Amino acid sequence: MGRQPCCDKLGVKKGPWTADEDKKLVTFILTHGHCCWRAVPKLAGLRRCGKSCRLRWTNYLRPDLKRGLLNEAEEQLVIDLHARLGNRWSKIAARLPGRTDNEIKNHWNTHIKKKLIKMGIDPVTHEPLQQQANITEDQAPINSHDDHQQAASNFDIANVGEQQEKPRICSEQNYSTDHESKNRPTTSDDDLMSYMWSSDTFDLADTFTSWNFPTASSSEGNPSSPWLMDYHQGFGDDGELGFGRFSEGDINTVLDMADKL
DNA sequence: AACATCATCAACCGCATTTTC
DNA sequence: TGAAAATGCGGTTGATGATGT
Repeated sequence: MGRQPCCDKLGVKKGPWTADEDKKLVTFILTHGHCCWRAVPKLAGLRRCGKSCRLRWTNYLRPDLKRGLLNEAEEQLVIDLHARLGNRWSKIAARLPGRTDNEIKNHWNTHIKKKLIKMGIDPVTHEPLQQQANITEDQAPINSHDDHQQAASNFDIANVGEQQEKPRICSEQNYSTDHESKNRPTTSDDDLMSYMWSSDTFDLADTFTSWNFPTASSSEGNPSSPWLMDYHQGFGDDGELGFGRFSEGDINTVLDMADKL
């Protein structure tokens, strides 16, 4: 007996989401939450797969998303984290509030990769490309977590010579002082992540005030419809997060989420 | 102006992991 | 304890707009 598909493929709509679908999904989730993604499309009146709904919500509709390109500090943080974690985009995204794994992955592939290559840095190992060329094939590192950690420990990206653009933030300074480095757990991802979360690179206030949503005047990340602009502006523009349009329960849910950050 | 190529990013697919029974 | 279901993750694709010829 084989495993059933995640959803009934028949009658399931694919492709870009319409404004109406977005509205239905947002309204449903703000009212009911998403206890079970599989059930969401049915209950929300959408002809979509639960997976698709989850993706749309996490990557585009979530109220706490930042829009627009990553700034330099964020970009540098992504580089540092990638050196340590490899292509584990969700773990990297967890460290950047308001950013999604998909967004970071796309940004890495379209911008950062090229930037690093231009700087003479291998985007996979984070080692200088010339140094890489001297490594024989059987000695060459493979793309694994351990190699990223190794690369990160061997190579301080901020000290690359002759580069066209120097990263603004030293690889280590996001995480620790020397004292902290000694205590940094390195044996497992969970340890690493809990260490990372315990540091205070950003604070909640910063996270909250960064809830800026696309507006009619912004050139990037325009929502697909006017109602979505209203929805997003409602959170970000009135100085009180615009919670008035949602129920107290919704507000509490969002505040609880923020508390957990 | 028309076409080709490139760049970007939203969305999909399939596999892995976790949860439930 | 194992199978099935649900969810999460990362790689990839395809549509679209920008840029070059």
